[in-house]
Amino acid sequence: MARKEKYDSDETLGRATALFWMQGYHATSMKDLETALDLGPGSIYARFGSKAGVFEAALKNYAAGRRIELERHLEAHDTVLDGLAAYAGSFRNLCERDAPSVACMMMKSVTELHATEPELQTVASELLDATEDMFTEQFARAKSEGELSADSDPAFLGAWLQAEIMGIRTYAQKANTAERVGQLADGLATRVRALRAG
Amino acid sequence: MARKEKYDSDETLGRATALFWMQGYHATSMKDLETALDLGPGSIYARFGSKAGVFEAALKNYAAGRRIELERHLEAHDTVLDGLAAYAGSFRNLCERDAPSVACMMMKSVTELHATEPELQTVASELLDATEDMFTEQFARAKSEGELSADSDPAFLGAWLQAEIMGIRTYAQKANTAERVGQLADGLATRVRALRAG
DNA sequence: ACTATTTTTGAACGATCACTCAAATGTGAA
DNA sequence: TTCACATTTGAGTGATCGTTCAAAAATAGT
Repeated sequence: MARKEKYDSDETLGRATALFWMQGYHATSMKDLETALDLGPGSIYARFGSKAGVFEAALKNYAAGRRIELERHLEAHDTVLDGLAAYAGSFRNLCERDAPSVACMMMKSVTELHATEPELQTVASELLDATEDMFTEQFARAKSEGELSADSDPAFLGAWLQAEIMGIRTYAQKANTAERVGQLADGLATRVRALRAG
Repeated sequence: MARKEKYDSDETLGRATALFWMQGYHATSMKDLETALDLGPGSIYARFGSKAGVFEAALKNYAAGRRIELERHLEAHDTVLDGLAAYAGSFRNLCERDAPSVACMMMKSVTELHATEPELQTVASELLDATEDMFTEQFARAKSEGELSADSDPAFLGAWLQAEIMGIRTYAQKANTAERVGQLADGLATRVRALRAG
């Protein structure tokens, strides 16, 4: 029927994600993408439509990865707060990881693209909102299970946790000492556990 | 002797700062700068040497502004912790300000330029470190004055405060509700005050 | 082998990029 | 008025930007 695609679509998207995550939107050129994906411009445009299209797909791919990461931490612990605290504490070794960037890609996008690429910025904002909603849902579950006191506000706690993580990841990008980042992440994990009622 | 400069140097630098703060480094072109500063490319290169030179000057100009802002809050309050808490609380109305960007310019630079412009990223990192050092010095002063307990760690608290502010400012860039940002800033101010010994 | 369909290839487009430089312009001392 | 000099002007540099598209290549059913 038709010619086969040169590469697996997931790996292609993964490489685009790594590139955009590392360099950001504006600093990444189509030529960069062509060499990283080992694909001609025509192939890329056939699949994604535009540079912005590649970026949007990469951003959603990134967000899906973070969602899975959170779910894994939640499943690995018996209570909601323990799971969230473990997730928070997992940023302890942020500087030692060999990820494309220390900072979160959604975060980087939201700050980089606010003035210049409003549509893409909106995509990033909505993905961050979805992540915050996951936190909020978990806090709500903790509340209904009695782990969190009855007067606590899950929506506020969701926003708070997201802001805390954003702070640590941005601080880590400054990269003076990995040790300090570890202290900050441990401190956050402790504060999450300290929310426990009684 | 010589021809006068077309504009006051401070205002020129201020306009460059606003532009880079808003759009970031890569998304701002020399043409953008030329029209914003109402100056030909030759004039800009004569003063700053390169686009990176303009950016570096703008970044340092921005950092100086933030330093003054902090000092003002400290002078306006009787104790160190009250001053720092007021500074933290001042981000309450972050979304209502008409600044070039909600997020901090040093923060944006540190994440945007990590992979592509290492020298400029280092400049931004060092300016952030200098800001953190200001926090640390104030916490140390609070400790020596007995406002902070003897077992507290000023260096950790400095890092912590900077990370907290980074978190709130990045969260605010997502811009879903100004009210939530206010709650987060108030919460941080409260936590700073709660550090008070006894 | 032929055909229909999908994908890749890569040269080429106009626009814009950061940057240069010789000439013009303004300035104050002599 | 003249002159030395700092500053501005703006056309022009080659390189790279995002994007297009016609032609070539690869596949699977007939």
